[in-house]
Amino acid sequence: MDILKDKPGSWRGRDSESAQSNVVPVDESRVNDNFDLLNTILTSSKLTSVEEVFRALDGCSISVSAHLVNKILRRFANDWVSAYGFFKWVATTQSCYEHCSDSFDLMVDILGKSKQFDAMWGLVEEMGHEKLVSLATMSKVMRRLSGAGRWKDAIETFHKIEKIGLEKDTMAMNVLLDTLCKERSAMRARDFFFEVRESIPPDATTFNILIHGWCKARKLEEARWTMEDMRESRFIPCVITYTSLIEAYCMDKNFRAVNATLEEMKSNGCSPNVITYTIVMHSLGKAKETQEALRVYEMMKRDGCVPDTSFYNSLIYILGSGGQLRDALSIYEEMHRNGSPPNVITYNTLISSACVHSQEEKALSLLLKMEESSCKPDIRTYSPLLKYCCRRKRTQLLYFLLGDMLKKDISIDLGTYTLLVQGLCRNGKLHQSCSFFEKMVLKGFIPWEHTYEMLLKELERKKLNEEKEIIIKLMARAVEQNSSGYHYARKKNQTG
DNA sequence: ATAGGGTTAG
Repeated sequence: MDILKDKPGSWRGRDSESAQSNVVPVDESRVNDNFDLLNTILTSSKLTSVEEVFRALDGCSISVSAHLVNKILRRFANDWVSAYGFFKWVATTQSCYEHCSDSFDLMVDILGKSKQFDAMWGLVEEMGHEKLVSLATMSKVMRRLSGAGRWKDAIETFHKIEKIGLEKDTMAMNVLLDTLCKERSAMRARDFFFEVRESIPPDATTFNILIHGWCKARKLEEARWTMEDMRESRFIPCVITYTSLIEAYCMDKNFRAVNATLEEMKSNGCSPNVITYTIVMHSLGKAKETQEALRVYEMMKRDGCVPDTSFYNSLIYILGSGGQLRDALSIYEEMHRNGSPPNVITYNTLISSACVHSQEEKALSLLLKMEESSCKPDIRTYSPLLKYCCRRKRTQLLYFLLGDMLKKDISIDLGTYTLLVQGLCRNGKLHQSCSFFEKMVLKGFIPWEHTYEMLLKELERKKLNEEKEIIIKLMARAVEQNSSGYHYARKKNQTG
């Protein structure tokens, strides 16, 4: 392994590919066994410090691979204590194993996401000693700093990257601009860009990032102005540029401007693509302009633009929410035939629509189809089903589904707990409702004010005073937990 | 992560 560390001509070695080929071929079944074991240890007890994780893993004799490490890190992406404890444990106890650069990058991202910035910087420094810091690493650092509202720190980080051996070039600048825009600060991105554009030459991507940032911030005048700047700098607006603008007009439901922009791009020799059409069609569908939306579908076919899975998903959503479940299902069949296979979103959309229309058998048969086609369900697959069960008082089915979720390791989020507590409360299942309220508090979630009041009111009406007192105490406890910062309601947020 | 998808509550 050591020979890889200072590979000549490559200051950043040790990616998981070379690491794997250098050790032993990956044995899938062993990776799975070890994953299950580690997963159990790291999940079973409440681990609140890195030391506790070390103790929990003590005596655990397994050989790790980069593949396994990354799998565990991804599994515990929302639980930095377990992830970081495990990461450190591997580094200190596995004498013939060294973390590869992408494991480091993943760990940096997890720490940044949980706002553990001291630990994050410590890790980056450690990586620096081994020459493992890349632009990918620093992108994660800048993105997480921006995400925490530390825009100044993100910009400072950019100015410091030369000390780490990275270049302050166009690519690095684009990364910072994108993180600033994506974290809701197009203005800071613009100011930064004006400061550095004399020393770092922008490219077309630079302008597209800024234009997209303005569009998302609903500052269309700024977006148009930036497009002029782009032209003056001798870059030609492309399909991405126009699609950003079209999306912004869609958000305003300004379909006149959408059509004008479609014409504008075409007359500039730029054709809309499947993404452009998806955005327009979806937004018409949401505005209940179903006929207009379907016209976009026709237009796209006429233009010879090929639909993909995402496009079909939108179409299914529009048909389903318009009550045309049958048509939605025939689109689903069509997807199998022409090379855009359904994915988890396709199924979720169809199941949700079937539930809304109380087509229980259809919904359950789709769930079964997912299993058959090894498409992994997620929490969004189940929440419409659970909601349906509450609404139609299908208690047995409800518990069957909850058990099924448990088996598949799908944990219930705040939104789903809310749906259960409120749904059961509304339909007279007060004791079950209380029990889910208790579970959500014990999991560290803070119930919405609305949920709490709804439940209290109903308990009062039924004169269930004992239960009422318990709920009041639980709510106080949830609020207390929050203010002491011990537990947080976890934001759903994917690692990327 | 230079552009697109579904979802709670009211």
